[in-house]
Amino acid sequence: MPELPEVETTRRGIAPHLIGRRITSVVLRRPDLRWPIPPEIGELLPGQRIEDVERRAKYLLLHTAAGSALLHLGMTGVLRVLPADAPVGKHDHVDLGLEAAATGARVLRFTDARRFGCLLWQAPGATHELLENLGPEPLTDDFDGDLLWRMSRGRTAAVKLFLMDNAVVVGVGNIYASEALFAAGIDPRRAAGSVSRARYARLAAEVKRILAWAIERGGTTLRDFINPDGMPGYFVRELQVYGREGEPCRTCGTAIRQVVLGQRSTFWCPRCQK
DNA sequence: ATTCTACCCTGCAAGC
DNA sequence: TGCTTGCAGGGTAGAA
Repeated sequence: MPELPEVETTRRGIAPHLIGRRITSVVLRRPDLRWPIPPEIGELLPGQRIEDVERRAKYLLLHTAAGSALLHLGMTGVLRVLPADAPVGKHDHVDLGLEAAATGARVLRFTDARRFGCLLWQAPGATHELLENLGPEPLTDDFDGDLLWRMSRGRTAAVKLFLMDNAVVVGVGNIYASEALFAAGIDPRRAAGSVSRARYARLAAEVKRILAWAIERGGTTLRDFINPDGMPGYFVRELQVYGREGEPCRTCGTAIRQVVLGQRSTFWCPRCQK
């Protein structure tokens, strides 16, 4: 489900409801997510005030003085701020009760049909091991074409898989990898080590442009993604190649093709991308 | 070190 | 209508 723009959209949606607010209760209905939810979350979070809501890669961190809740949405995870008495659905695995404000009692609810997401605990001052060994954020100056070029030397894997490697750069998932490679005119099957420095400069610029634009549009909704207000993202209208196999390229009219790389569907224009 | 495969789980759409 | 199959914005573990 969510790539960086969808997670950032989620962060922006929930943060105003959470920052400065105290957590009153923790309900763990199904702790068996990707990894078991550590029980101490239920003991340590109640009474804590949420100081900040941070995104790192596709993870969200709810920071408190006692430690931080580390959340990942997996493929189908959704976070919403709801009235405390909102009916509980089959896949509503976690509720964090929030102290009442002018809008009444609320809960932050984590819903995840496939349970590929996780809720873990990070001790104060520590960095969770899942956050170690992550590459730079794509929307910062730490990420650029030279980084891609340097890291790709000698690598034989397809450039699309290289771009989706979280040790290279974080947040670029299956949709935006195809989109960025189309925008940069690079064949996704090409060996990462065979792409020139100049073309990586173009690719890095297109990654930044597309992710920033997608955040503005509230992310991409294919089927599951909704933001914390229950609304879909509208970037799907802007997709140039993803999901468009057999349809004409919006640039040259050639039929978009599909291939599987690393067990993920990949879309590209055989004329525009070399 | 890098690369490749299998796997985690549920829901939905397409095909028969 | 019902069954089967394949596919889905994620990432890790373990093997080669």
